[in-house]
Amino acid sequence: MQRRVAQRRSRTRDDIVAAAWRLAERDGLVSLTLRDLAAEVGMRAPSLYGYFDSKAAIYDAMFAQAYRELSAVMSTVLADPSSDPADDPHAWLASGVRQWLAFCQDSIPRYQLMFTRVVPDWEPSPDAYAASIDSFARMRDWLARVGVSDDRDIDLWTALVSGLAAQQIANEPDGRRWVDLTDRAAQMFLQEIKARTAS
Amino acid sequence: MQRRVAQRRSRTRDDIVAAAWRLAERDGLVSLTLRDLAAEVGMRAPSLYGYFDSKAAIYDAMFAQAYRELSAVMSTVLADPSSDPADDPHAWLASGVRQWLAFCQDSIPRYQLMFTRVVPDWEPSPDAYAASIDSFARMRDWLARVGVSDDRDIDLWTALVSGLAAQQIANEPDGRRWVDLTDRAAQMFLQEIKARTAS
DNA sequence: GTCTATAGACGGATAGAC
DNA sequence: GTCTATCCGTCTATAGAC
Repeated sequence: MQRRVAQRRSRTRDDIVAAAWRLAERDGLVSLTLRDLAAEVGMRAPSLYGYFDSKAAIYDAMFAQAYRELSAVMSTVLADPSSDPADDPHAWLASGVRQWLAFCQDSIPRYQLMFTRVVPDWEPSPDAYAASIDSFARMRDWLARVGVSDDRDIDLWTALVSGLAAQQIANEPDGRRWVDLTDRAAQMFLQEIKARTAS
Repeated sequence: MQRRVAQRRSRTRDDIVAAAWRLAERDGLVSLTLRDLAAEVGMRAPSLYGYFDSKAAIYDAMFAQAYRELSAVMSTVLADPSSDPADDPHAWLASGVRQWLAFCQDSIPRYQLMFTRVVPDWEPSPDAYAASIDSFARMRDWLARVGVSDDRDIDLWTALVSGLAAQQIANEPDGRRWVDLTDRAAQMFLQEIKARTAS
């Protein structure tokens, strides 16, 4: 019996988080309020406290879920059988970047919550933060497949791809102007690494 | 006599904007309130309306001032006699980037106001926006000095350098981890451009 | 030109009835 | 578990006295 209660409670929590994403999409991540959120799931604001301790806890749940989604995307990228990193590193890299950029563009509020600090007075709890560590580790694995494992190289890489995403989303959220530079960016990066190890 | 009045009014406006920067530095850009700001200049909140029409107008003034400061920095970069772009394009580029990154790191609130959208429900007025256009034009001039004038090339460049700044400020606001990649980034970019025009 | 007083709105969170 | 009622705080902006 306890089981049943816990399950329903967990489902309602999921419903609330899903509703929160809908509202974030509609009104903006920062404009999310407990009153609106409660109305979206057919409740009144105080009832939400039966499922979350605070508004920050809701952002935490959204943050953790977002990183689990990213980890899932990265799993498929890592397991992609149509591309062999050893055979064509450039195609491997570019394909992964394109999927990551698509993930970012797919939801601006999600992008903001994961990668920027737009929510005032909130930062992920240690618990929620752990999910992001995992996805970062997957990115390292993915880069290692093309022989990139040096910390400085990875820093250069993160600057490059996060710059592409930031520019694309800031200037042209639904466009492809920076996304279409993915091939050039990947090639440029690999050339630099190659030239480096050669010398 | 009218002149005197206008001058003092203009000075008080400047004082208010300077106080706003101090508070943004102390409490965060988003936490700026009219009460705090008025107190910082020895007034009460309503008195500010004698100098600015709204809080948004104050952000506008800060925004425009920030871009004027950046334009000033870029002027000195462009006029630097110790570096000749034709002679050593890489040194020219890297030096400029380092100065731009130093400008960004010098004030995080200023960086946020200029390059991110952290302030809810505010965007620069067309008037304030004009100042940012000017500084973008200067960046184009500066890149043109090393033969980079194609729009796609410039997009790749902005992604690269804005990524460096974003990563540095997000992960290590006072550090140099990404700043120290400036040389590599500039070299990498120039190599890519060269390889491109060669083929 | 600056003040006091306050309008008017919105927000997170809590108490306690049912 | 959900509700109503409400606390308590925040903020921008305006009205009107001095």
